[in-house]
Amino acid sequence: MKKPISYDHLKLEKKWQSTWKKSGIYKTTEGSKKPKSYILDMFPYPSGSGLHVGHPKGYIATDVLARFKRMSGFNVLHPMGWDAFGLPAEEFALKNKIHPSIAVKKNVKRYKEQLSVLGFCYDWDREVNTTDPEYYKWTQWAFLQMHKKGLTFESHEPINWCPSCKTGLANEDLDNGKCERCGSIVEKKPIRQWVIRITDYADRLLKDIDALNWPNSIKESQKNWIGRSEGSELTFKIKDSKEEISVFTTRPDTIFGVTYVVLAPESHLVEKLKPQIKNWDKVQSFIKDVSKKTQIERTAEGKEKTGVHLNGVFAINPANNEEVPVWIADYVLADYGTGAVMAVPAHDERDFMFAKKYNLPIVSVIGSEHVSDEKSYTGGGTLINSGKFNGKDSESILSEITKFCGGKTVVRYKLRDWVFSRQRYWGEPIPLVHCAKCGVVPVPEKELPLKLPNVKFYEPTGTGESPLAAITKWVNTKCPNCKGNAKRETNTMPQWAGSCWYYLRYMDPKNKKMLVDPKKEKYWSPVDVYVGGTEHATRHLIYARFWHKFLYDIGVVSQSEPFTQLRNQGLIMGPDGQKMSKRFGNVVNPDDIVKLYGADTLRVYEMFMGPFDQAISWSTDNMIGSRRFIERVWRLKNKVVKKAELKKETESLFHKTIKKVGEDIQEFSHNTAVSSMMILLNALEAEENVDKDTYEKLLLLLAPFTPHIADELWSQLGHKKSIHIEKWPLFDEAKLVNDSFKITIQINGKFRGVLETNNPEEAFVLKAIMEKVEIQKHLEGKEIVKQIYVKNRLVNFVVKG
RNA sequence: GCGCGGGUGGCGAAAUUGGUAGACGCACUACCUUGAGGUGGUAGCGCCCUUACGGGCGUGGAAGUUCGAGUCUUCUCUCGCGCACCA
Repeated sequence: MKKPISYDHLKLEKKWQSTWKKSGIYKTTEGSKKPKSYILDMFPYPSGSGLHVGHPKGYIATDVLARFKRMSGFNVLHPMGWDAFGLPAEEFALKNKIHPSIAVKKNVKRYKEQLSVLGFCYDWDREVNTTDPEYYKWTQWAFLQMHKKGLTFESHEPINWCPSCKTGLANEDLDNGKCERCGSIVEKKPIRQWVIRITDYADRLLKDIDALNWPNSIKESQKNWIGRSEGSELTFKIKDSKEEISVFTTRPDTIFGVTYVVLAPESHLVEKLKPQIKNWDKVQSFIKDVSKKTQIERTAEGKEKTGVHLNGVFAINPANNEEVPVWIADYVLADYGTGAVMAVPAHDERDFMFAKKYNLPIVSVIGSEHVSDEKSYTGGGTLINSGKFNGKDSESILSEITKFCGGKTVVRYKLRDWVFSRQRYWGEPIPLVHCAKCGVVPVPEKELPLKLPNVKFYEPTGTGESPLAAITKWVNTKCPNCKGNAKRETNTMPQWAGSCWYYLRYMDPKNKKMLVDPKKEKYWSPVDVYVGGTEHATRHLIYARFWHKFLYDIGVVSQSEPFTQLRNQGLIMGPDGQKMSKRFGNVVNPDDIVKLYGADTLRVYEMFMGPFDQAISWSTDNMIGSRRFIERVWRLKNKVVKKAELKKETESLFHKTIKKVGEDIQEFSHNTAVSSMMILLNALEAEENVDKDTYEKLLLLLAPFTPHIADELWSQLGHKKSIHIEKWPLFDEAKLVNDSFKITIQINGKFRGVLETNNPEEAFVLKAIMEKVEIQKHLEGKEIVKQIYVKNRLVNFVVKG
């Protein structure tokens, strides 16, 4: 590799980093009268393997923005911290036989070093760490507030269990039936757990999405995840029984087409119907079979649905009092809707396949022509076979039929309540106490933080009990209520808990009395720009919104949404086009790149590579262009004189560039911001001389992107103060327009030439064009049917012949 | 299956929002510079025909709207992502 010639980036960058540290220019001030700008990265999970070159992409973009905003007169909050509880840290610790608390400290140190060489302008005084008791005290506090409000409950229902991670998981932690973290196939297992009623917030989480300035894809993902559907709850009485089956349907209009009713195999109703069920043995063995299957097996067997008829049980259709058979089948989910469906095989694909398989009747109630022997019809139309509703339009009759059947209109969500307990060591202890006399009693707030006991052995047990359960000294406690003997809750919180509110802690990191001072919260909230990866679309970003809304409801925060604007960085792939990962051996370490070309070059390159939100392969070879750019800025200094007159076009270009760079930074269009600076540089290089003022402004434009070299050249020009506390340059509106125009000449839409003029009058322009020889050539012997003149821009002659 | 986002030179990509497609950068070619080099500079660089002048074609494909389409409309192919038996 070639050695840099113009400047020694290693020495220079180190020098400026320590200068900034000493002068403290990046410290955020409180009580400022300036407008605020809160620019935030999703804080990293400090894993053992350190940063690769893809991680800083988002950090660079926010750093550029933060620097730009600071120069533009904003009071900027741009902090960094660590999301350090959870499985990865614990697994790393187990593997390397060091305690997670030590491993986290080590990893944080390494991350911090790696970040520090990139020249970010974080205010490290506000650093937070979710594993710090002074931090998780407030995570626990928030949980207790939820508990108080009845937003938590203890459940023994079967949940997702990862046999390899040995813990229960939330719905959000699954990826196609597999553990999102380790890829193991998840089982259903009944274990005692704490659950948060996030579904109580489903409607608000959904409604408020529209107003957010977020990428469309993330908004759609969340909408999809929350999965609202409007429908009806209808009740089917059971013949000769006081039990009844309540079903949820979005198609009450098809009720006359019901030919059977299906319960989920897990339904508690099945047990209650036992006396009536004549084939109980068969039913029971089916239920057992299904329960043994994992979610993957249940869905992978594909669309092949299985079920068993509950012999002797009949449900009564509320619409026509018809008796229909009752089945249990694996295609009905226990935890959605009511866990039971009315089956209308004529107008539902799944019911149709099931009916075909088990020879159940298919009754068409919409149009007569739609349903065939091969296919159901799921659209709308005119009702038939539907008693007094015959002839009506199916889509406009939903609520009328619901009423007719004695049902009610309801809204259902796909979102499930948040399984909040983990049977693992490395997480926030859930601050509850179990007392034989008083039941579940919260740990008094003044006793928070409830510290995670520091122990030697913390391997997961796999029994459904947390390893904390074995620490008798910690578990055995007194009931805060009756002072009798009691036991602590031993489950810990999921990894996502700590990241639900950290952005609030940055506002007020040292507050011991409350989660956040309302005055500070009011000033800094909400986060103006939040940047991170798309992988958080339906996990962190839903949990955090929920958590925030809860805090809003109890008056802790002043806004109902935490993140006004969200931006996702695209992945940087390995040079081989695969995802950068140790597994593929294609990891590029930023430390090596900094050594080779310097942080400034890395920053420019990552911003210049392509659109911010797009995935692009890394190429160390391509970086040379960014390095050359910086070198040429350095060398341009040789042309700087006190006073010099720039060409008119160069001057105009200069003002356009100031405008564009500022706009592009805010729109995360960094690649075009960099390219416009390159264009400007090309023009300045073509000048005889460049005046000092112009050169200084160029440095100001560069400062957010290349903070080290900008400050170096700035100081070489004789400035005593850092360039980073200077004002962003202003552009002159009047200089944006050129005084001559290049007018495109087209004939029949084809480009035939250019007219350069400073007189935009139509008559003049047309005349001047007609005088051009190369144009006359094309018009000769032809009739001009029409001429279009777009002022200052284009002329098009439509000709015939 | 449903939802979202893409397809532009050898490569990463731009395109004043309907007005000269390929800016900027990488790679490549030629020449100059340097004692030497993955240095610096100048010029060239979408494809095809032409020594040249010049011309034709060209933004996944087909059609449409328009004086004019990468941009708008319809259909279609294809790639990526998210959700997925959600009744």
